[in-house]
Amino acid sequence: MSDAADTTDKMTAALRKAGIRVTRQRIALLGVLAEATDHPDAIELHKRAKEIEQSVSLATVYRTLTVLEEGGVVHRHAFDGGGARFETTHEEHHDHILDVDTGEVIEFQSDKIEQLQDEIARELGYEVVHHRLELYCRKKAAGSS
Amino acid sequence: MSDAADTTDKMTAALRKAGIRVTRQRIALLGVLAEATDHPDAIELHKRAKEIEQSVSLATVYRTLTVLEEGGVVHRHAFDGGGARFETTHEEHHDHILDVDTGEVIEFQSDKIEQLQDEIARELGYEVVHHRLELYCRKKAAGSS
DNA sequence: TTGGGTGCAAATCATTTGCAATTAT
DNA sequence: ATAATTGCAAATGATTTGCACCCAA
Repeated sequence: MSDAADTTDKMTAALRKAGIRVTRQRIALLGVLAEATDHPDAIELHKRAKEIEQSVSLATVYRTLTVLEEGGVVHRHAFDGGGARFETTHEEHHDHILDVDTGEVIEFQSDKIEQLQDEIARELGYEVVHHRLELYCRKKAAGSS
Repeated sequence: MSDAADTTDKMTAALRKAGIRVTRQRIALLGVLAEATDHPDAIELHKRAKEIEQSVSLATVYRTLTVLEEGGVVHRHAFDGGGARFETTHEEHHDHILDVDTGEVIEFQSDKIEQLQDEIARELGYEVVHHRLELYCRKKAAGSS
């Protein structure tokens, strides 16, 4: 199991990966990002980071998120409504289901869909640089057909 | 072929469908929307509408787009970067390819992908209310494999 | 006539940026 | 030492809204 020291090491590694200085504010934000499983927006990340390091400003949260994104450490999502939401980059690529009632985010992955996307683009003379697939869903009623 | 009178009739019909009054400004905006094939944003629609009816304000463009959307007359898209872009609602549902170099929008449709989306959602206990699929693409070089 | 619609300017919201002070290296 | 980073406040950019006047039904 990883203790506080290990975690800080990871943060530091991620920051060095992004080629930027290790500051108190950035450590706090990275800690929050690492723990988050709910794709929070900048305001929420700021709120959580301040609990760890009171001196973090919202401007720094935005600035850091931008460099972390450029460094491939986090992914930025622009779901319907509200501002951008973030998640740490992990293993495999995935798309998202958004519960329209609760706002909850579920990740999923479909090789078949990815293949079909490439096929469609190819037939039209294009190649896919990146894509965006979001399913806005509602939980099925227990007894519904 | 449809003449000016026919076109105005269509506009009026669309406005009545949305349950709102027929004004000079709305006729102008609808005319612009009907002619557009490039998914313009509000600023661009405003610019074009002013050429027909100088008195249209940007605020009215936004207000009208909102009611037209609620009335099912237009669709609003939030592609990456910049503001919302609009298109008149037409026949079949479709998704979009966006040329990352030119900003051009190409429409496509894939029953297979739609089916897969429904399957995936169902397996997770959800049903798709609506979705969003955008392929950000680049034109394939002529001689590339 | 009269309530919906309009232009204008001011207000929001999310995000960015200028600048002087701070701090990691 | 010194260039990167920060907080703060002001600036942006897209979109919305309050309000007094206007016009479609």
